[in-house]
Amino acid sequence: MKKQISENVIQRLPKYYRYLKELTENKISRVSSKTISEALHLTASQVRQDLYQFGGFGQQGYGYDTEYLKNSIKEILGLDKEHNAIIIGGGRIGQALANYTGFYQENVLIKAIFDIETTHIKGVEGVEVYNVDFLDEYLKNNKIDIAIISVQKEIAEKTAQKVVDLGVKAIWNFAPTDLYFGGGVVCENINMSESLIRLIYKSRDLEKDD
Amino acid sequence: MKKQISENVIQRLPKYYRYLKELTENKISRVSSKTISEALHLTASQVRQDLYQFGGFGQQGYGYDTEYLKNSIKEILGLDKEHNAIIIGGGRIGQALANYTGFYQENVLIKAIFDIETTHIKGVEGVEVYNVDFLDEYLKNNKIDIAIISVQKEIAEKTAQKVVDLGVKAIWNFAPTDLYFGGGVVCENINMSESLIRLIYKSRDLEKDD
DNA sequence: TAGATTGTTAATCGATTAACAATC
DNA sequence: TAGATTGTTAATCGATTAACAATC
Repeated sequence: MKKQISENVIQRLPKYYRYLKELTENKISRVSSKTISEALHLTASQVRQDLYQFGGFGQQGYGYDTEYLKNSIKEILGLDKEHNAIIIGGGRIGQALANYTGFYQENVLIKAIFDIETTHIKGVEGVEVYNVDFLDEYLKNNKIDIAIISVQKEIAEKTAQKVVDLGVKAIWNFAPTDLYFGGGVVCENINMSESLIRLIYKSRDLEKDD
Repeated sequence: MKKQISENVIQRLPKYYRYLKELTENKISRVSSKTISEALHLTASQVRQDLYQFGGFGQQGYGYDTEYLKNSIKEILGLDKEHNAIIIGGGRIGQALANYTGFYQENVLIKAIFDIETTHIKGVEGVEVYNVDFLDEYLKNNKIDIAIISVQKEIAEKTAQKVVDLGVKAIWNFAPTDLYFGGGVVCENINMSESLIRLIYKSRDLEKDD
């Protein structure tokens, strides 16, 4: 059993990946932990410590080869494999996600979008539109890795539990309520409302302290 | 100068608030740190420690009065005051945000949405639609607390810097690149792409460890 | 070789957890 | 009063930072 990677490191991993992608796109072939740390507002120690947990991908006296480090992190993250996703909830957020083409970059394919009412959902290239009644059958016949929950708050938990019961192992939740799963099911909550509240708190804090 | 509140505590504050709102809506007038901790997947010690940092709002032997605690946290967060916001970028995300009525709950009013091309933006009740050319003038004549950045990645930083230069102190960033500001300007990044990558990493991790 | 910069261990710092007196 | 549960201090744990030998 390998060492557990802390939540803080997991938080930073995609940032390294994003930055490395930027560097390789700009044909920069070499980078130091110091440069990385400055770009991401971390410390150089932290960067080296983080990468060291996965084995260390640099060379003493030289730094890191951007292409090699990028590909190593890509593999660590699991982005080298394709992942199939469906969206449940065809409201504004659900449709925005269905339309966003950027997920393709991470090898994530949005296969279908489900709602109780499908007529209002504008067709999107390559994304099938189904009534949510068809969800059970769909999940039995298709290998889906990720379910994106963009239904209203009240039915978010029930909806997520349903897809989990049908075998989905990863939940990406956009409903304004946090979901928790155990037993081999992972979940990421994008809670915009909480983020907005934190922003207000921090800005309020400034007013008082300055 | 009062004690600095750690990022971890700030992360949890909105969750307390959300849960307390739920309790008061359900007419539950009393709650213990143990019950709170179980609902939010924390420890009771942590809950008490967190609340203690702001002074402690409970009673020994009794617990916390939900209404009183909710209102106390609301005030700590700054949600008792109105905040005016504008959206820059009228793409799918920008429009989804403009249409979302839930922000009103946190006393945040979306006043206007700006884009380089306004004809495609569907009118939303109470949200004015402007060409981005009008941004300077608008910000000079209106007190705006929060700028919501939902433009494409490439121009996110420039756009944010512009509104900061025009006096906005809080940035809520939805572009898939992290923004950092100093000097009394706060920022919250909602980076969906990073969240998705973390989800994939965690689900991948399961496959390997089990 | 001299300079740079990592890998890796050790020291420090801060957050979480534990404990219990206070008190409702 | 007895039981419950907070406020608050102390102990523990884990994450960050510092340091430097290894080595390119």
